[in-house]
Amino acid sequence: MSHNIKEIAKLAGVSRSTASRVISGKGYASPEVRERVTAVVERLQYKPNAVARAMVSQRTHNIGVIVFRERPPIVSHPLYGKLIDSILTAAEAKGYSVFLKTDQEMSLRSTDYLLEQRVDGLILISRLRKNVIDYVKKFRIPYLMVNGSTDDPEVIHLVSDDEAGGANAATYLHGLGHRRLMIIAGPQEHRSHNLRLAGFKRGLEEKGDIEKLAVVPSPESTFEQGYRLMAENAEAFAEGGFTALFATNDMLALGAMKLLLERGWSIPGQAAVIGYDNIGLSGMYFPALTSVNVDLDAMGRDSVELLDRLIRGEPDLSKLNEYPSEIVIRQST
Amino acid sequence: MSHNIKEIAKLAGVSRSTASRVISGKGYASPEVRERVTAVVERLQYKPNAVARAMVSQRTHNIGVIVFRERPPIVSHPLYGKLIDSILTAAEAKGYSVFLKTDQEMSLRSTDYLLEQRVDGLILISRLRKNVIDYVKKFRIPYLMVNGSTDDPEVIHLVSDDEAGGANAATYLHGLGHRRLMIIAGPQEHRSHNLRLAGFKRGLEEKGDIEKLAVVPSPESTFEQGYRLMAENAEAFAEGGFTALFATNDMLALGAMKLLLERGWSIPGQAAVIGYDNIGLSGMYFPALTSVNVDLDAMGRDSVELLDRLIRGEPDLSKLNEYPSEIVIRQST
DNA sequence: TGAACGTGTGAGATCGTTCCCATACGGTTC
DNA sequence: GAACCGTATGGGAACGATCTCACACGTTCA
Repeated sequence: MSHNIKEIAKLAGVSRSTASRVISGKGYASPEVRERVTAVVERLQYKPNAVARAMVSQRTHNIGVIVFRERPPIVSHPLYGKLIDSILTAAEAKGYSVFLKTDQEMSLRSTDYLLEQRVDGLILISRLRKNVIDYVKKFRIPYLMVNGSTDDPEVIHLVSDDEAGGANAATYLHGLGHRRLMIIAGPQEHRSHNLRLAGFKRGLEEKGDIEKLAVVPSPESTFEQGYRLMAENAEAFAEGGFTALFATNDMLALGAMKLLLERGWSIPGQAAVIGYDNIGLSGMYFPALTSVNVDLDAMGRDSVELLDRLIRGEPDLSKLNEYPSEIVIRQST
Repeated sequence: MSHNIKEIAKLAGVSRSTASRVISGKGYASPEVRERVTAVVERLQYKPNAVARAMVSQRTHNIGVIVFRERPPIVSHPLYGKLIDSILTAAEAKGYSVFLKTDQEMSLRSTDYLLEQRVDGLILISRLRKNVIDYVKKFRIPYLMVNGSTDDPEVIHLVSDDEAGGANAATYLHGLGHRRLMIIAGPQEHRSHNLRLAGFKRGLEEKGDIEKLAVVPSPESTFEQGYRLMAENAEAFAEGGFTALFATNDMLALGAMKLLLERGWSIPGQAAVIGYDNIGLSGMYFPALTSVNVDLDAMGRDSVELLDRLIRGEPDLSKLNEYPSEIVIRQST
């Protein structure tokens, strides 16, 4: 059962104040008293009540993580899962416990919950509407955004350098000799898909000798959508003499690749494929997918680091934190 | 900033008690007063302090979820990610917030943290040592175990019916005409791998006309391990005239399958492959992997449901909750 | 007329800690 | 021997809510 410090104090024959001093480790206490108190603590397996502590210290040492996404998978999404793994590890190391929430309706409910819990800070993941940011701002709670987009220069956010990554992919494919390329471009209202496409185009334009470029827009960024779109465009791909395919994320790339494989195409022989995100799955596929890596480990780690600084009131934190995107070359190119 | 109920009361011209009655919605309050108070609450965007509430009510409405695993991926593991997604959704619906913790050292630290937070209950995921269970027991906190093993009949736990699933897989392969089979068997100290193997063997024995059966033990249950073991046993597989491969989880199966594909084997033509877990990846692979499904959605949902009942003090909850394992037939068989 | 009841409100204690302050004691220092 | 120090301890208020109880009013009914 749960004891309280009063019982501990009584059994150790001291006052609450003294017991508190021993247990929290600050303030005077003689060796004998210290010993007596710790013995009782040990014997009763006493756990100090963090709720009461938070009450007086006005700090909970908890942070909230909210993932905004329309549909599951949420935590089981390969990208967010990895990010959350990294956040949890970093939070643990800094002494924070994490409330994890998902929000499918882009509502303020999860946020409200966490505000009521008086978390010390908030990490907002993925795309979220402006109203959420405005709302959070009002409460003057430390917060930051990971993998989302905003035009608000005040908001601390962490993103991968998608434009450069897209350009890298283009340069790489061009270097392999590809001059006829098709792009499957995920939802353009998403910052990352938008920039990856723009970067890829820029990379190609800088080369100048591209023979053919087709952009297939995709309203979603799922495996199924990649598969479907490739099915619809397989003939055009063959007839147009395309030799390479870039998709703005791995799911789309894998879906497209699976269709090509089912139709008997050899990859990378007849078509090279490159994706983006470098999700775990990509390395396991056959052929393993070449992909632009996003450093989710660093992003997770740094988001906790930055939030902690914010909580501790450090000034002048960098608002925009971009992470380099490097190509991981595998079997599909 | 954060206001408190005293300020609200003052601004509304009532006492704390009355404000509390209006805000929490229980107890008498005249329409005018009710109106005045809610207006102030609205204007100041007042959020009741859950910490203080927990203090007096002795209930936090928080639950703790701990995933015990030696190594990452943890949340990003396809199995646990899905389970956690399901738990989060169910918890939200029941008004619980979730503390998510991972524990790589099979230690008591995460547990201690959550006990200090005075969570209402605990969901323990994956394999955990006996000492953890014994420890948790001492604190008389509602808890249950998902996807772990225990010989303690007192512990409420939720698992998939791995023995039956293994047998199903065997029956299914036998039905397709396979008489020479190889098994890649993951760590036998894991309940699930152990039972899947046992079930599979039983399934075959019941048929009686098996010509050849080889069991390749695997110390780990990773993709890389499956790949490596298949590399070591590819010749034996060919020479032995094996026609089917069963692995005790999808990761092993996919690793093995990838090696076979790289060596030019046709699947399912020359070798049928079947895995276990039905992780998202399996359906996306080419050829898509036939796999025994584990109903993680139901397990997540029910774990919250059961924990909630436990918290509310309902008696006579079923200790052992087994979930049926059904085969999802795809391209690899 | 007054007892009983329904409605509405506020004062005070309480939950489990921490922290400020008062106090006490033995030893230096002037 | 008075003043001061460092060490050691305990009393009481505070954190922000809820909850029990007391009380005050107006209505109804015997």
